[in-house]
Amino acid sequence: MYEILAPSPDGQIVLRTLDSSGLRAGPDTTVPRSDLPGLVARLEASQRPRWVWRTAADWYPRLLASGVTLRRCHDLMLCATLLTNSAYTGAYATSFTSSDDLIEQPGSLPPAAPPQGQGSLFEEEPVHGPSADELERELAAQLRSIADSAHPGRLRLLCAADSAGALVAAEMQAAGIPWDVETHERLLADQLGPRPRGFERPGRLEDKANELRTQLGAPGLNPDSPQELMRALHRAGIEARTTRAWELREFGHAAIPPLLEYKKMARLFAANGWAWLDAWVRDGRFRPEYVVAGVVTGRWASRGGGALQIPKQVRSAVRARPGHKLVVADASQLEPRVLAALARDDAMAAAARDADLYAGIAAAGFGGDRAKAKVALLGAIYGATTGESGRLMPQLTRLYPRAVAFVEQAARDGERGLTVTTHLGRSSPAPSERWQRLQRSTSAEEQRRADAAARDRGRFTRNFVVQGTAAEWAECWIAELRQQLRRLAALGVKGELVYFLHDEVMIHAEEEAAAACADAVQEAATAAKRLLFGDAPVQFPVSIAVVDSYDQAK
DNA sequence: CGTTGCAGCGCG
DNA sequence: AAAGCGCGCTGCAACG
Repeated sequence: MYEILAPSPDGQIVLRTLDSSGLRAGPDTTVPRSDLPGLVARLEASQRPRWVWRTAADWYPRLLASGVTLRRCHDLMLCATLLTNSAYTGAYATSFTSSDDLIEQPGSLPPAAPPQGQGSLFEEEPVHGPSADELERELAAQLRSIADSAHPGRLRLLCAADSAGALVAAEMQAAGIPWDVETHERLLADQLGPRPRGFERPGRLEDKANELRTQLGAPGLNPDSPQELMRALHRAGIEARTTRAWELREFGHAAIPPLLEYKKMARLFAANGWAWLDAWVRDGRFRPEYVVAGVVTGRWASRGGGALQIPKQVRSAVRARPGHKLVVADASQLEPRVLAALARDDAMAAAARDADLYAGIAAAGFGGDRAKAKVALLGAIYGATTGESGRLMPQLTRLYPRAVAFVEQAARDGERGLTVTTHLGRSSPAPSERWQRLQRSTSAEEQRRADAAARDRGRFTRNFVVQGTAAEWAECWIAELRQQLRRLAALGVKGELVYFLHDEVMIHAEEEAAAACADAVQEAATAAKRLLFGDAPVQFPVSIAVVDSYDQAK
């Protein structure tokens, strides 16, 4: 059963009930905005509908702030995007473009933490957007598109996964990552010195800059300027081509160690220093915004505070509240396992029966050399042509012809300008006009550039099928996990999802609930595998750590 | 002056 | 140890 949520012209809100095939199942209900949370909660409890909206952002943050959580939804915008591009669907036109939603005012402030509890937040700011009729029409078009597609089951699952993702994303933003400001500030003081008053560098960072200036004989140097730094390096006889840390490491000069240390410290100061704490952590929580399917491959992106790049350096500040634990889990070697399943490469799947896939593959054909097996496999997924990983490709091809052929096919398709598609049906974007023009060009110089562009695109599509399908597995994993945590919560066993990072999740759980949450993580992984790949002989083990702070995990 | 692109580094 | 994929954020440098 579907329940459409829409603004009505008179400033109230319309609810429209449809049956499971999308037909009207009764008269509309119109309610004042202030009554919405109560009504939604009642319907959720009695009917358990699939809520239909343009985008979760219109409704769910405010429902959450009123204390209402929902089981499932159909997010028309997310589904419109994937159905429009999917190679599984036929002609399908939608006006539900996501483009206008992506235009954000530059420099906009971080969203305030949703206030808790009382009153209806719908009173303050009305919902804008399509009417119930428009939403109903769009839903019908989407359901038809799915039913008429080459893989209705897969697309239904993908729509459900992205929609569940929209719910989890809003819930995680509302919950926030528990962040211990004191620990973070102590760590900053230890490494950088006391917080500076104005805009100058902190003491230890300035000391390090001076040490560097002395070593280079460049008293006025601003080490943050790549151009100045490059000139100073050259004057000191260091013939670096770039100022990248790993290239500089090769030089034996006495200025290099302080320079590398400076870069490390400067990065901490700029990216995750006091200003970051002020901007992004409130009431002991870091609340980033998650952008479901914000990456072409279907991975999530985030906005605000660099939530998907929390450096190892500061992870000790991610700390469970008193009486709580963090349950941190990650899927082991997710992408190679996805490749084995996608390519139906049973030999590779057999090697992956091992909890350590790389060790299994090393034993099967790399003389037990785990490092070699890893480099070879990642090279196949990323499209490495040179270096060690390029040299190992023939060996990998002999061992796992099906898996290698699968990614090679994706690469060839991309080079020819075709799109490629994940297991559940997310397709890569078509090549740009510019790219296609370049491919048609005739001059020798242009041909050279065209070949290079074709190879670039081949590497992209090669990786797309694997990264994208891995993202689907991971989204099904957290969707399943979310349902299990809701069931546990109903029994008084309390843990909430607070972080998701491609192949990793974090639950903030009451101490007594941690073990049950860990089990739920494992069961959700098994369920996700079954949803995507049925009984294919591939395993997706997860490693789980129950810890007090994030740095203690793995 | 504000905007845009790039280099560099963080994460998976 | 450092090539191949996908991102976000920062400060500097160049552009209009």
